[in-house]
Amino acid sequence: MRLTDTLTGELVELPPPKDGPIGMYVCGPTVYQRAHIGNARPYVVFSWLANWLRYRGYDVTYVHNITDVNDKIYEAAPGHSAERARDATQWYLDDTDAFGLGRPDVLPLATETIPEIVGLIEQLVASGHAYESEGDVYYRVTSFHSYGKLSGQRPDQVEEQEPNPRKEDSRDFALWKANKPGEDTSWESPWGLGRPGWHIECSAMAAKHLGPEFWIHGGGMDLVFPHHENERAQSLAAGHPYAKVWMHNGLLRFTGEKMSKSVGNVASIQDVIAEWGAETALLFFLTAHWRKPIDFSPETMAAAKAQADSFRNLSVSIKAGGTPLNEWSRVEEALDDDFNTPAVLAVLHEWRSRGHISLVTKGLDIFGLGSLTSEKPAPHEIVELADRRLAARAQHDFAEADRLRTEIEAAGWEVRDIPGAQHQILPRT
RNA sequence: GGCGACGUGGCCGAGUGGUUAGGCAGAGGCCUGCAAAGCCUCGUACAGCGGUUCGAAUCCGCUCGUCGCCUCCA
Repeated sequence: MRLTDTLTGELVELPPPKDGPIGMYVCGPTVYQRAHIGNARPYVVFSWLANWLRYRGYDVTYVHNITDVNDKIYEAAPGHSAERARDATQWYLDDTDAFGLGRPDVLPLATETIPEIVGLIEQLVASGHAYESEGDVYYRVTSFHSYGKLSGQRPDQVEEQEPNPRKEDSRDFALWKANKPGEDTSWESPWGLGRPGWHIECSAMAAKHLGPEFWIHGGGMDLVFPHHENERAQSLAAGHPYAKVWMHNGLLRFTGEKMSKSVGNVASIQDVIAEWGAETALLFFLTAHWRKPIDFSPETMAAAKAQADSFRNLSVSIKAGGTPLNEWSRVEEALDDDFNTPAVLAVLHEWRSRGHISLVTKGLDIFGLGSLTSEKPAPHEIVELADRRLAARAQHDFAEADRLRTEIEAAGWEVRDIPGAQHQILPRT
């Protein structure tokens, strides 16, 4: 199993399963509003990856954090940020549950990790990697020799936009922030009342649930700098070897519609699943390699739906389909090679056209799409209409047959004729 | 300005030196009472310019373009 690592830019080979468990830490959303479809990409991709690693025999612990204390939450819900965070966390769980991929093993909240966060900051202060200043605590960037290595940023090029006199150096970043007016959540600390900075939350949560060293750290490409760069600086300075592989998924781009994040009218996960269904949404993510950007638009979603339909139709198509040997290894090879889902999709289409339904189903199952090829029995009244249509056809009463077909379609079902005066009934999509 | 990702046939999208990727859309045909589904046939692409090589979409350089990040957006 090989995966592209952001730090080195190269493929890293995972050890065999017998060598120990695989810890995966993936950055989840800041919960302040309904999550948009772009937020779903890391959830989906890393859920698939965890699933695949388990299939391959690995003992996986998948940790997916929820950032529930943050400026954005204070801004979104002045005076009742905790309540908003609680609500938005539930929205996120509801929305991602709808994909049917299950939940990560651990979904830690920043607000439930305060003691560990404070402890980690104390350790950094004690070792000279951080310093207190008027109730804030800042990380001393110059104290960490390989700052910038993950993102390729040169420390001398990182500049602050607004000067902050409490910092020793403009590149330093906050580990702890003193409570400010208008912030309705705060915790006691050795530096007074305040709340954690964003980056330290993840360093603490990862260590708490996976230990000081683990295999995979994932998240969106937009988090490489500063978030992950800073996490790395904090954790390594604290003596944690931290992640061995950094995986960053490509961003989802909103195109073809008048949507932009700044305007705030981007499609939510909820909207997309309501409009297109979870299966089409999953197939959409499957079409692009996880590292590449992907465009979200009516056109690309329609194309994904067409592909999903082609797999659905396999369940009712009549094929010979032999019993191929060693075909499954093609899926294994594609996924073991940097988790190449588009390559798998090509293999699945090939099997589909050859009628290898059990192989296709087995492949789709990895991605939570096994339902595409499963039969959905029609209700009795629909079956009865379809049988009457069959009888009408047999008597060449085509007007009646067409009328019944229209009636069946109006009820949300579709009849397809197959040789031998038979038919099959499936839901319309 | 700095750093990073990317640029493949109408569209989406694999492919890290030499073999047909695959899908969607479209055209023609078969099947069908008519459809639907399915099946058959049809596309020789790799931003541009140089270079390396017997040979490059694939390696190197430059140019152009798109996108992301640059202190709290997955």
